Order: sequence, then C-alpha cells, then structure tokens
Amino acid sequence: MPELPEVEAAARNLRRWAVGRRIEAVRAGAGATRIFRPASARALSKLAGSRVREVKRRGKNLLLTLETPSGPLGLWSHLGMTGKWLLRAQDDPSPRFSRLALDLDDGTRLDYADLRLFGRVRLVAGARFDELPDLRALGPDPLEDGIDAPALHARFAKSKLPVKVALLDQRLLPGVGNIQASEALNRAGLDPRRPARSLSLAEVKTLARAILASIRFTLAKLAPRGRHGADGDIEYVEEPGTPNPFRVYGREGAICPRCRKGKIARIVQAARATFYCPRCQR
DNA sequence: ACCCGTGTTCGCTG
DNA sequence: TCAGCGAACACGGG
Repeated sequence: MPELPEVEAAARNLRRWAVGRRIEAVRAGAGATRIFRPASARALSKLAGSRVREVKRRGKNLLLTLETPSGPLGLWSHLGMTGKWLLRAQDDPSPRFSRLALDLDDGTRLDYADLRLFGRVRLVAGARFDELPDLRALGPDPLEDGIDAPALHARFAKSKLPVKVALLDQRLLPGVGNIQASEALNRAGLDPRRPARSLSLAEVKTLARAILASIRFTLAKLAPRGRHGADGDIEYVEEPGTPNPFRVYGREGAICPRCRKGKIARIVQAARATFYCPRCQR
C-alpha cells in the first residue's frame, strides 16, 4: 500500500535490515527487466560487492546510497502500486512476485516483490539523485520538511482542478496519494470537489494540518507490524487480513467519523475513487 | 465475466 | 509551453 506512510515504513525497515550490510549476490526474478533500469546484467553486477550506506525517502521515492569499490552508487526505488521490500532468510524461498533478490552478508536476503510491475528500481551514477529531473521536480516532503501552507495556497490559486485531484500532484506535496487525499480532506472538513483555487489560506492551513495528522496516524498503524522471528531477527511486514485502517477510504455507506451523522459517499474524480462525507465536508 | 485497484507516464487536445 | 484528460501499463481479487 505505498503512499508516504507505507514508503516511510519501508525506508525504516531497509535501514534496520540493510544499512552497513554488504550485498554479496544479486538475482533477477521474472519481470526484472520491466522494473529494473538499466536491466543489463552488467548493471545488475554493479550491485554485488557494494555496501549499503544510507536510505532516504522523498515522497514515495526510496533513495539508497551504496558504496562500491569505484565510489558511491544510487539505487532509486519506487514501489508503484504493489511493490514491497521484504526480508527473508537466505534458506527460505523468495516471496511470490519477487523481481529482484539481494543476498546480504548476514545470511538474509532482501527481495523486491511487485505483483503488478508498476514499480521501478534504477541505478543512479554517483548517487547524484539531485540531478534527476523527476526527483528534482518534487516539492518538499511533508514529513521531513513540514507543509508550507502559504506556498501551497499560492499553488492552489493557479489550479483549475478539484482540490482532491490537485493534492495528487507530486510536484506540490510528494507522498500524498489517493488514500491520504480522501483521508485528509475528511479530517479538514473540506469538500473534495471544490476547486483548489477556491480554498482560503485558513482552509489550506487546516488541510495542511490534516494531511500531517493523517500521514502520522497511518504510519503509527503500520509501525507495530514488524515482528521478530522466534529464532532470529527476521522481520516480516506482511500482515494478511488486516482490517481497513482508514477513516473514510473504502468505507462507502459507513457513518462519517468526523460528524457521526453523515454517510460516507464514493465518487469518481479523474478516474479515481474519492470517499467523503457530503454532510460535513464543505 | 465484469469491475476494481495504494501510481505514474504517454499521447492528444485546446 | 503547458494544464488537463483519458488510456495504458499488468494481473490478481471480489
């Protein structure tokens, strides 16, 4: 479920699992050529023998810095819709849909698994992430840098899009996705159909607080999901059958958690589902 | 069988 | 040049 909170959880996992570890072997799974760029065997081999130095996150992007004999190497990972980094013992089989497997020097193996293949993993020469246009275009990260409400208000003033759709623009607020947009607008009491340009500065400030609250709320629900195995330090993040952790997303027909009177409605905006309370979101 | 899905990118239009 | 729109990507789950 990769929006900012899930990607942040992935970044924390990767730090615990891999920082300081040496990558001893690399294996490409089915579909690797689709997610891994460049997909050549030579590019893959650059990973072997490197050591993981640092894991950062910007929006939904994971930025790993590896140290190779010939200097720093960047590994940029975007989870798409269904991407996950998972840790296994090297003796255990890879998870389903593993596309890339990295054997670490402590007997564990990092697997990048991705059912739908919308995720991407790519090498960045010299770990110079700042030189990549797609990354440079991203606005400040809400969790790391906070939200500059006046700046967001100024950007909204130029947009003809409904505020819910405008929130998905990663150049404004990287990391906010379809779920967090619905969640934050409900918390803020704002109608997702309103033109972004119609929001007052006070409303944008309320929305900014709501976005941070929603991200932190979701992150707190994700954090306890890591587990220690009985006889080792392997931690699994997957938790099948967990209940819907969201307040309005996926809850069409439920009583609104904000006003406790309206019923959550589902509408479609820009071909994506939006959940909101028609009674209290104005 | 049909519809839906946490994200991004591409081609087209105005 | 660019904001906005719809389709495309891929494949399992309900």
